[in-house]
Amino acid sequence: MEVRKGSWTKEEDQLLRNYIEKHGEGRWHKVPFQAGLNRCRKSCRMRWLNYLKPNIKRGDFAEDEVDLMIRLRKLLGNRWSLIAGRLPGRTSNDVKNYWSARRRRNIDFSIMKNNKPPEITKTTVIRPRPRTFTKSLHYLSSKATTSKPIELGNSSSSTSPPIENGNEEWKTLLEEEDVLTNFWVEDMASMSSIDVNSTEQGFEMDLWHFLQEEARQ
DNA sequence: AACTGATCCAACCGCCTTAAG
DNA sequence: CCTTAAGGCGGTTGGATCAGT
Repeated sequence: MEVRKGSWTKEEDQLLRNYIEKHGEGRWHKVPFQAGLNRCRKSCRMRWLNYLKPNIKRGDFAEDEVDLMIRLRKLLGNRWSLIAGRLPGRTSNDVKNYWSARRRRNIDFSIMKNNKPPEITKTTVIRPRPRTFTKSLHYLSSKATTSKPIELGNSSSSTSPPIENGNEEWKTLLEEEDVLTNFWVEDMASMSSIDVNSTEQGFEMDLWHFLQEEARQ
């Protein structure tokens, strides 16, 4: 039997909501069957995370949210889920949609912020990194620096960023965005000698550890 | 009122990573 | 090791809505 596609009905939303309230998030492969939904697991997960989850914020982005988004985007590249993780109530889909909408309209954020024409510069994207490291990770196999999992945005680990203060912590860190970005790019360039975009070539310091190192100095 | 182009945003798709067998 | 299933992510699509003519 074909799974349903397209917009969700109120009934489907309610079924999913009921299921999550009863069983909690996760085990998405079981959700469609157990909730009585004729949807694929991904569709259920997407619907919950982007629409039904209780703390989701709707409406326009506030100025400080946009500001933070710009800084995080500059620092992290298109890591929408990470960026959204620092914007309470916003989903990665929201952030992604917001950003691409602005890009389509060809509005440069520097104009919004500074009333200056955009500078044409080469964008250096810091490549995505896995959220956790394992020994089997191919690019660590030759030069492992840590055997502990590193988790971005998880306060449970002693090596993870303190996120009790949420955005404030990051805002403070990002005050130094230019310094950080320049340092980071230079550091990456020196590590890989040519291609700063290549994760394979040993970019091993994650955001938090990098910031920790910075803080110590 | 009717048409059209622009914009928004929910949803889909394909790919990657990880864990388990 | 290899395979497979599941979770998760970013890019893209397309229908709905809005704004201008």
